[in-house]
Amino acid sequence: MKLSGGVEWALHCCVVLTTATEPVPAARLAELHDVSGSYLAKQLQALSRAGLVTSVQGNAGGYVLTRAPELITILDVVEAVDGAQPTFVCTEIRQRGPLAAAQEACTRPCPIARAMAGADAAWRAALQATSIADLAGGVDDDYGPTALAGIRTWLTGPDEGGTATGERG
Amino acid sequence: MKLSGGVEWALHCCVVLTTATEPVPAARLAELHDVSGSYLAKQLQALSRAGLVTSVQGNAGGYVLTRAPELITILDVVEAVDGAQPTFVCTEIRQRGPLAAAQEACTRPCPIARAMAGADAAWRAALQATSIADLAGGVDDDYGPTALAGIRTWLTGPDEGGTATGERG
DNA sequence: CCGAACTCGGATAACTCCTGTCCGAGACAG
DNA sequence: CTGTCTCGGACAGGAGTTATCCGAGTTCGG
Repeated sequence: MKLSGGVEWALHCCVVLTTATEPVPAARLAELHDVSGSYLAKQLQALSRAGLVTSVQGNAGGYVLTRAPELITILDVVEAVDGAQPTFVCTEIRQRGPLAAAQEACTRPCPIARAMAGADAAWRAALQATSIADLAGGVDDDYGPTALAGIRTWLTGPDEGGTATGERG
Repeated sequence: MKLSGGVEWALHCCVVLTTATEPVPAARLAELHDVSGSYLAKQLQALSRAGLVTSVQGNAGGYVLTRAPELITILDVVEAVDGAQPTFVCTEIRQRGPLAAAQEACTRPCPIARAMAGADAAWRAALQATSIADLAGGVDDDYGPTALAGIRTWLTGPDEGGTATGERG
């Protein structure tokens, strides 16, 4: 029951993208987070397929949020990256074995499936209650507006460093 | 983000065990649910390690619930089988990269981790709100008391069928 | 008291999914 | 029109889960 690791990267990228008005390449986001650019690209592709970000190709290309940050919930990102399948899938074992329940009596999910579905709904409701804008606001509350402003500046800073940056790989 | 499949089996087994007063072997539970006995044994071992059931060896051995069904929650079973690790693990990528946050400012989890932890807590709270006794009661509500009574009868029925049962595997 | 059957428990393979990487197609800028 | 940069999908490696088996321990019957 562990969430895919790429979800964290995707969420951070979405928060970062709130500060940017121009497209941001995947490589730049990977450098900012110090993670594998090749793998991060996969997560961004998932976001693109889900319609959360728009991909712009070409020289000044990259990714841009398609909607206002207040209209993108954490649930959207989670489902885009990790898939929208429910946490619990009932295999209807009550209809199997020597004492299988009659199929006519199985129009409703079994109590176990109902309880698990309720918990799943609670989880998703909590994820849907928080938007990317809320996350960005939380960063401002914790670190002050200078943090996101610095990221915005760094994103626009085009070719700073070059070989002088501390590449340790 | 899919829950381990054995969780469903374990939950059904716990509900079945509420009807039994004597130890029930894993093979009997597997036959009742028409699932792999070898694999079901692993889930029951997990329940045993978590202290939810007691294992009795020997000729009339098997598994018995250690506590009253009202005192065993779905969360207990889920954590016993699937592990108690949280759904989201923050890798602290905010402390990485060229704009890494100062470590002194990272005493609190980042907003993303906070939101995910809140959703995780909501999920676990929902799972903890339902007990095995509630599930058994739900079965009674849906199918009437004859269902669980029939299971109890079948469990006590020692060697019914033999080769005459419809074994299709 | 001894033997046998039955039970759980852990150690052992096969498989699926996630993690990580690469190269090609397409598009904007010059 | 060419070049460079970008995304997009196709390709290996590894961890975790799924499924299975056999051995250690215990109780019942003779």
